[in-house]
Amino acid sequence: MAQFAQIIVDVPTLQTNRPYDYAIPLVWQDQLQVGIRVVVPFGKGSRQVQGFVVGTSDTPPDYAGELKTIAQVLDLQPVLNTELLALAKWLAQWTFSFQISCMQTMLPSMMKASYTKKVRLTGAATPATAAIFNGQAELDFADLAPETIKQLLKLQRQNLVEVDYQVHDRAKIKTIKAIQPLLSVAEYTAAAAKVPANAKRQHDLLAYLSAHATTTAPLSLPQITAETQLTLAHMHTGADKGWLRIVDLETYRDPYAELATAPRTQPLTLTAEQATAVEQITTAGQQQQAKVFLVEGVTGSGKTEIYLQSIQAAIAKGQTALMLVPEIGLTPQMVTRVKGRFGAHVAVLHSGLSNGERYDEWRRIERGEAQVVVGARSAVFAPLTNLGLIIMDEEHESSYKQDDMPRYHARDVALWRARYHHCPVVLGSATPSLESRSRAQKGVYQLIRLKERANHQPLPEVTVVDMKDELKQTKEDNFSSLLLQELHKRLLHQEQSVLMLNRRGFSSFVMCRDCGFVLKCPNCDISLTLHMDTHSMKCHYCGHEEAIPQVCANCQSRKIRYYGTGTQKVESELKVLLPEARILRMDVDTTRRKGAHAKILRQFGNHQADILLGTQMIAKGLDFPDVTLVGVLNADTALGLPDFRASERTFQLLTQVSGRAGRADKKGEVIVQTYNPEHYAIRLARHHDYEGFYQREMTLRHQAGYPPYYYTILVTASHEEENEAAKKIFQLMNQVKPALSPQAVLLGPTPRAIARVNKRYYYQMVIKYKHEPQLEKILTQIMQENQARNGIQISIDREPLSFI
DNA sequence: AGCACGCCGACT
DNA sequence: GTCGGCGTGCTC
Repeated sequence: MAQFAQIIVDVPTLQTNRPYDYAIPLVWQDQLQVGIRVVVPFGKGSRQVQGFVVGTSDTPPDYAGELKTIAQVLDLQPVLNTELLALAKWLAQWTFSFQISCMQTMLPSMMKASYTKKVRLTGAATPATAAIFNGQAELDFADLAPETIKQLLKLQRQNLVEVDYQVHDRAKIKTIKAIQPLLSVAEYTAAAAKVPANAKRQHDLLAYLSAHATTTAPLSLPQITAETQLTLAHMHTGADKGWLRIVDLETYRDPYAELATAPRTQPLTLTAEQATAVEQITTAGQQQQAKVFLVEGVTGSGKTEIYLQSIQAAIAKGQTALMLVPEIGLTPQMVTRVKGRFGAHVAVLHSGLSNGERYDEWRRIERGEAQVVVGARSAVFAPLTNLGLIIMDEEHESSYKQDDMPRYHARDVALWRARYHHCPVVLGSATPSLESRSRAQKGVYQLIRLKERANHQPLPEVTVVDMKDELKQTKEDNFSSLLLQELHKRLLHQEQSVLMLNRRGFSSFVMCRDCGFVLKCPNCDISLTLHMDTHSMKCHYCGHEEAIPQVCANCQSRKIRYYGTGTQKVESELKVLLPEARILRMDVDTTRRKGAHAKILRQFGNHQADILLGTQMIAKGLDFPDVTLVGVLNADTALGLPDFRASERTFQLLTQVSGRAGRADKKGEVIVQTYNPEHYAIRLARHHDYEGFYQREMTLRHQAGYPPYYYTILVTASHEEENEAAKKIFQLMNQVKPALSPQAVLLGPTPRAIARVNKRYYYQMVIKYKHEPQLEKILTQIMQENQARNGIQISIDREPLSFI
């Protein structure tokens, strides 16, 4: 019988990044399990904090002080199983973050505690307290001015007021009202005889109860109301008379309810290539091998069908499957496809769900009611047991890496879980990341190349237009004559077009034509972006917003002009050039509202528009049969960025967007406008030549010493004072350098490209290495020693996706 | 994170 | 003298 528990507390600092010992209250001694959430007193004031039980024991721990006792138990069943607890521990070490942060990212956000700090009077009010409390019994610290807090702390020392911490579990199970008939048919008939004839509703109720008297399961009230117009009020009457009992029935918020009952789709006939792929994957599953497959296949080569049939095989063995999709690729089309095949066995997790919906999907998985999980990055932590297969579609996508604590890559987590479960992993992409492709080269992963398209359609023709020439002929900077001509043709034939504006490394800003002054963010080292929809200037880093200036702040000139290109500007240009075209715009501004993304896609799918104009987000995962033209307005804006992955990103984007053209029986055409037609990323994308790009890019990465030839770690120090941040990063460099072998390379320290964000200055250094046994230890130690003190913040990012 | 302890300057 | 500034260390 366990009397003591080891608990990880919700205090995200490195000094508390270890289990603390607590006594288990007597009533819980034989029930408290590892993985359960609790509330414990912690620290000097014994404030209440949430914690996770990570161990129990019946021998007193080796702790000299006096043990505190667990205050509350929040769960009846563990919310983290032994696998996920072990994963949290590993992930914290791997990403140099805290175990508690890892545990919290694994769970739906509703299960993270919220805290309130309240003040109350201890006895009779004094003049001083009366002024502050103003008749209220208690006050919330969050609503109080710093001045008032100061006074209250003074009063606390005189024991006139007390401070109280409260933990709130936000996880709420949704219930609906239901009724349970209590009597037999004969008894209901007898009861009806006593009810006055004019009490019509009561007779209706008795008739209903009588008809359902033999039902044992509770009857859902919303359903009864829909059928009979009997409401909760009538049920209360019935309950008072002892006819029925009202119960709360646990239910799920299911955003895809209508899909669960949709007719199932049947597996498609596989091509020889697809069949071999499925065969290899399922064999690895059968043999319980944690083998990693890299499926490299162009758009339309039928990767999704390979995924679905491999999942099918895993389910047939009684196992579960996890399918990861980039956030942006988790379109209603994809969900429909998976739900269509596996119906109610599928749970979906993505950021578009409300917190409640996400919590409910999570509970369905946790209870084993869903065997297939489809979801974005954090779905990699789905509490599936007996996992038989993990799929990661579009494995090169940058959204798989989380950019705040814990800075994990879903691929690393997927590989860890596969090793734990001895199950295969399938990484799929038309343009694999160089990291994965080179591992396949070395035989670490098994490469499966799909060379033909499942529909035997040729890949679309890609035409590259040199905008340098174009600019000499016309004054339009966004549309070449070829693109306009082709758009026109599509309008005549009633076919659809997709236009992509590459926004990476690009923004609209406001500049004074007289003095060249550019309006910048007061908090960050970056120019403000013009937003015509809100008529304001916004900072994309900290969210600062201000009015569009009429007069130059520097020279008072009125000659202020807009520069740069946004989707809004392109849209208005297009309206002038092609007045008859119906245009749908899709970008961060038009898709901010929940469901807006899906709505725009649905409208376009229903032919409510001729042209879909958007940013990167239109490049991925969409499948519209009547799109025969794809135009890329500016292919190369990202190439100018000082980022070693710029070429890779450009190649991936162009390849992906090209795949949007001509997917059904119609031939597709792609027009790419660029100022760098000779650049290899654009040249090779034009020929759909991933392998050629891979060879070329690997040579360059080798010469420059970049991943995948080196591992990289980015260390950043920030402070409100620029020289404090700089001082710290140099100190860290001196600490790291002696531990490194001569083979390792240290880049920097340098100020970050955008050196100031949110009133803080950032300095960074990059460590490039192949094999450094000491490095892990030194970096962990650096994190230990440099807790957020003196306003310095340190962050360590393993394998950052970008150095800028 | 939040709290106590402890050491310094400037105030009733 | 003491109030309160913040640098340092600890929380089972």
